[in-house]
Amino acid sequence: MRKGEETRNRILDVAEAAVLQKGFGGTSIEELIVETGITKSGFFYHFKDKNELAKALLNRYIENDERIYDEIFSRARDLMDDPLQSFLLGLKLLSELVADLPNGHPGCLVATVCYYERLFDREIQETNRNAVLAWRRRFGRMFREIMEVYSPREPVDVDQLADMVSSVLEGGIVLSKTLKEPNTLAEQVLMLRTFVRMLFLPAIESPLVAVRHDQIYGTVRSGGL
Amino acid sequence: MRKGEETRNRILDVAEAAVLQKGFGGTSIEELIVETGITKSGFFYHFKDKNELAKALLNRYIENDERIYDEIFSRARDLMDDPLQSFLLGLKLLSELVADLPNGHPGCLVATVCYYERLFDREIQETNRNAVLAWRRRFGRMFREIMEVYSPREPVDVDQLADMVSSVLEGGIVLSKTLKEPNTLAEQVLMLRTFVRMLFLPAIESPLVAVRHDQIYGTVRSGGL
DNA sequence: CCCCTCCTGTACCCACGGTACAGTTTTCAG
DNA sequence: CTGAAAACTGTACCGTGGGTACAGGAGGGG
Repeated sequence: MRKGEETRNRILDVAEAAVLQKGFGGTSIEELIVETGITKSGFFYHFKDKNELAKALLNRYIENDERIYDEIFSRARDLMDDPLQSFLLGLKLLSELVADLPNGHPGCLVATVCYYERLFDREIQETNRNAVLAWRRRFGRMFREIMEVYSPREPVDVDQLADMVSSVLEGGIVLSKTLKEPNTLAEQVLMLRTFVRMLFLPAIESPLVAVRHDQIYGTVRSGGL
Repeated sequence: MRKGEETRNRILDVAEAAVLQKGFGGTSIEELIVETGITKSGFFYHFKDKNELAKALLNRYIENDERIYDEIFSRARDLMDDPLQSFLLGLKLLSELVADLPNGHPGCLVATVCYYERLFDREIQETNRNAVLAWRRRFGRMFREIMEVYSPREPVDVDQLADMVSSVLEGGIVLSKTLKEPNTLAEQVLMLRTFVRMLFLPAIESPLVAVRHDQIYGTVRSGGL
């Protein structure tokens, strides 16, 4: 029971790294069993086929992803009371986290599945879709909280704004991987942060606007983190 | 000569659609020759192996991509003299273009290659890298032109700002494909447009800032396109 | 007329996904 | 300690797909 779980996780670890580098089609079961140190029969004991492996891989990835976001943004929430400042801090922490990855971000399995979809069953595609929808809900919730305190400088749809976070992350990963520039992703997260700050905060170098903002919402910290 | 070129292009058409849906590893040469209506020998007459196919596919895709950007932004440049207004119009045109795609955006080959890299030779990876660098130069050039006339509300790095365009496009495609919501990509492009406008233009609902801006740069159209 | 481009046909090899199933070791609960 | 379930190993086999190797044929231009 315990042992089986451990082997299964080892297979998933090896598979995840391989899939993110070569895609599902480019990853052979053969190489997975060699690197994991088990036999083919052993592999098929844990996963009845490649589709099952993909399913487990994707679910594990999404769970882990959610956990990371939970940690970062709840940490930011503990440090900052204001929803906007807390979100901006969260993005800062996120950018630091991806900047500290030794070989750059390995890639996002959601994107991998997205570019491989037709070969998987509907269940996997639904899982993937729900993962993106969960991001939308998560960031949407945070933006709604922010909008209870701040009003955006320009009219924006909350869901689209929430999707912007996912877009920049997914796009940033693609750029970072393609350019082989690990810090590009972190920079993009900070650009997104600039966008969000600009959308909700008065310009830092314009006292004129700051005053106007204060008149409406009261004094808020205008400095960045 | 003429005939061969045509067959070659037909293979590339079929291959492009298949690869964007299933990835390179998930696309078999078998299915390509069936759909193209040629034999296996015929296929290998045109491409000595799958890597060669990928190379041709990627080069053609990038060329076409560049052509589309050239058209859109030169068209926008013809209609608007101001570099910022012209860029904003370009993004609007781009969002309309992707919104009009019947089945949504089919996917970006650059991203597909990015998530398959290790199985291709260095040449393809370099081609891919150069494509992203070309985007950076293209949009960077446009932002530099804008910055000769407007100064950004917040300090930003031009290259990072240029990369933001690529990020949002790549990320928007992933979201759109995964959610099976074709308009998500168009919405993300418009969100990016909001970002750029907000970065360089005074808030539309704030006459105070508009006045301040006018004092510096003279009267500009403040309404959006 | 011949040569070159653009294919078709056939035959074959190996890697990989997957199945089947018999047997063996490990683990852990009673 | 024991026995049954869990966690494997080993072997053999099949179909598909990537790729090679040629031999040969249609069709058009000089």
